[in-house]
Amino acid sequence: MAKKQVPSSIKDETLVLKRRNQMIKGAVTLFIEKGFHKTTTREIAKASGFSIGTLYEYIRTKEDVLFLVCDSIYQRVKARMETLIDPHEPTVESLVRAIRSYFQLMDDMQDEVLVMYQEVKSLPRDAQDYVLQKERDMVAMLEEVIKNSLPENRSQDEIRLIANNIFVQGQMWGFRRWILQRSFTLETYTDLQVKLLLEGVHQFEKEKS
Amino acid sequence: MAKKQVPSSIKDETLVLKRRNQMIKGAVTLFIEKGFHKTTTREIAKASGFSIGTLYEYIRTKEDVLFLVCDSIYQRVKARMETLIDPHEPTVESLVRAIRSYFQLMDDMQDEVLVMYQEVKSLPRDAQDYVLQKERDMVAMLEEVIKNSLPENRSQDEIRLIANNIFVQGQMWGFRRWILQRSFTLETYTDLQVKLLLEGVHQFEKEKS
Amino acid sequence: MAKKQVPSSIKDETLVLKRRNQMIKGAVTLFIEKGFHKTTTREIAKASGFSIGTLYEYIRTKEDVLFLVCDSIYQRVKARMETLIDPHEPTVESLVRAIRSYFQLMDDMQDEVLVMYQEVKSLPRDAQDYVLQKERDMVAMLEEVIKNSLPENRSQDEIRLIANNIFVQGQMWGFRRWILQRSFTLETYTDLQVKLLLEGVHQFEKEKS
Amino acid sequence: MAKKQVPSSIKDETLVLKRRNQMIKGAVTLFIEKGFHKTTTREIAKASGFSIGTLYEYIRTKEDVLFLVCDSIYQRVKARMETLIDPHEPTVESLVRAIRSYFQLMDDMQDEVLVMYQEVKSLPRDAQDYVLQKERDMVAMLEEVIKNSLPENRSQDEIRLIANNIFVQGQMWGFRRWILQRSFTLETYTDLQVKLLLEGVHQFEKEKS
DNA sequence: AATGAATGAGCGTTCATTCAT
DNA sequence: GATGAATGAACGCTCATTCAT
Repeated sequence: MAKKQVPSSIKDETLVLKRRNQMIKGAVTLFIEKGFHKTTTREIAKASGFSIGTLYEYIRTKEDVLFLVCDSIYQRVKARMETLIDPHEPTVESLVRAIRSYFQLMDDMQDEVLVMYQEVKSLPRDAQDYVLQKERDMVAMLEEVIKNSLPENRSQDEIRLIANNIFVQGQMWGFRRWILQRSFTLETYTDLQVKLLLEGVHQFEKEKS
Repeated sequence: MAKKQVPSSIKDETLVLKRRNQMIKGAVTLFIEKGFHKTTTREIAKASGFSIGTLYEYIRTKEDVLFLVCDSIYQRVKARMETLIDPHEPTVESLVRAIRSYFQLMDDMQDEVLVMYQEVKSLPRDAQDYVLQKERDMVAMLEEVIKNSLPENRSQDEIRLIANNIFVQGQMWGFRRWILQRSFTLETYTDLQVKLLLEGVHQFEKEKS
Repeated sequence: MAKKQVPSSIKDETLVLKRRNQMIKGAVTLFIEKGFHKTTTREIAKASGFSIGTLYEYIRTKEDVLFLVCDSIYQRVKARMETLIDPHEPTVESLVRAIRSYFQLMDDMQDEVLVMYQEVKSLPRDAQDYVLQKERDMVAMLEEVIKNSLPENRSQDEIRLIANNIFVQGQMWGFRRWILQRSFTLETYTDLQVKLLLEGVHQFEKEKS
Repeated sequence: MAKKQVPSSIKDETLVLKRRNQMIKGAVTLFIEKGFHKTTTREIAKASGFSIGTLYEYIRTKEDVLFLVCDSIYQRVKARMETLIDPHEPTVESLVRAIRSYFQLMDDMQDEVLVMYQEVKSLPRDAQDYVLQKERDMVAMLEEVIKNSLPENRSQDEIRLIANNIFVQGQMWGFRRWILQRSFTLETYTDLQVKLLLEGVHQFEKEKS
């Protein structure tokens, strides 16, 4: 899918980029704080450091702001995810390291991820598809790591499911924080998830016998 | 936490129950379709089969409708979860059966669970707490099943995390449907999750060695 | 002007009277507290001790309640004013006594008089006329007292103006209470007003000379 | 008491002033005609010559309009009252002249004064206090005139009461117009009030004897 | 005669968007 | 390119009034 474009009436592209970054920075805080629907365009403009009129020079609708925000979050997540893949060391250890880094990333970006989860459905259909694709891309990255790290007798489906599980477990650290972060630190959470992933729950029984 | 009450100006309590059920039924469809914020109170009234004035005889604010909807969903989920617990057979098989039933339930109530996920944050603070508690209750139910089904050398934390994993894996079948339901049926999804849960990913390697 | 009628669908006239008295009693308190417009018919019904449906058996519109209240206040005021006229003693002393009694009456009915002042304009035209006539009647009563108490060389106009002055001075004790009742008690207020009425402000100068 | 502020979201202060004047002009007519409660914000906007959206750029609530109207009336009254004080001629004649001017002013502003009398109670508490203070200020101005115009053997209380009487007599020319303006012209009303004020009603008796 | 559930016109207010300057 | 005053459709909610029971 080609990059979805948000048109602007301003010609100078570097200016567009600069203004939109201001905008995203201002908006993301507001969305985290009060959600997309309860944030007004005036507030976004103010938090971005320019007037409501200027805001509308760089976007067409309020939904564009949401899209820009979501896109920016995904881009940042994806960029960091790319660093955590280590293609030269296809061992279980490198998978574990990738999981650790990914969970750390999800911890760092808890608020952003939460916003995305709760607000994507406010995006217009095409933007939702675009965002969905981004997510698929990221899961695919995890799939790649898994495929390289585990013995080859895994089915495509199994790898996909493991990737999805890891992906969601990272996110749930953020969006179920009120439940999980009572019982775990990021470290104990990570350790235990890794252990469960590798060994399953049957292991002990077998070891016992 | 005591049951949160939504006051009504109508005295006949059975009527209140009846009308609220109409309301919930109408509202849930709308919320699924277009989200809470884009649904108007007039639409809710119409979908419920009465006038806007009548709607407001049974609630105080639009948020009350959301709360009623969320509460109703949780109640239905919880009621069905209670049936899937089998205290007489504390074996791994009974855990597996519970997971199957729970995933089936999440499949049946995909839309409702999705709505809840995306709209709880629109609830007022106290209602959010109430709903969060309900969720904790349900996770606790899963913890109970797990504790009874597995050998006793599990730590409290481990059990809690497994419960949370299962809980979220059930939900993700619904809210990641666009990704998962491309590759899996409910049955293959369940089978694979159960296998991963029980055996982990290391198993094969060990078996190989 | 004939007595304005408020129709009721109830036949039993003594019941109508009884219910309306309940209604007036309840409504007047509410009107004093929060004004006519901010009082709802439901509140009136509740304060009257019956249901909203019953309320509407005894009146046609909310304005009818206001009229009933105003009429009742005027009737009570008029009834008490009739007792303060002493036709047998046409002296200045009897005028002074009448003023004292009237000011006392206005003190007793401060709240009611205030309500009337602020809400008559919410009455329909014909009811306003009716109430205005009541007021004219009461001024006429004062005029009568004055005419009988003062030497005969007073013009009709002078008597009318004095009557109006006394009338308004009584009312202003209530509706300017936040200003007057800081500086005066009812007694000092009355004494001073009587003195000013009788002597004017020139007196002293003349006495000095 | 500091000047109560009504905030506006418009930055250009001269524009705020201009728009608010349009608003006050439009609203005062409507309030005179049908009262504050029966006037809708849309009517106010229309009468002011702008849209409902624009109206709300210059006020926060409908009550703000009422406050602006009341404040404007008081300001105009006060401004004119300041011109009628003649500090260089502390004689009875200057008091009489002040009364004449004040009654003339009350005649000119009958409708406005009537509105204020009937609607202040719809103002929020703090605005009521503010308006009450304005009234005290104006009474104080009359007190000043009286103190300077009469011999010095007047008590503070006596002066205050005379000031209040004059103040209310001016207002009653407007709010009792349906009664008074049948019998008097402004001139005959003024002459007679002045005569009563100066001489009292006893005078004649004494003169007779 | 009494009830109270139902109605819907109409209110005050908000806010995304536009466009003249 | 930037501004912010202006717009009005649309919202959540109220409440006087009706009428079946």
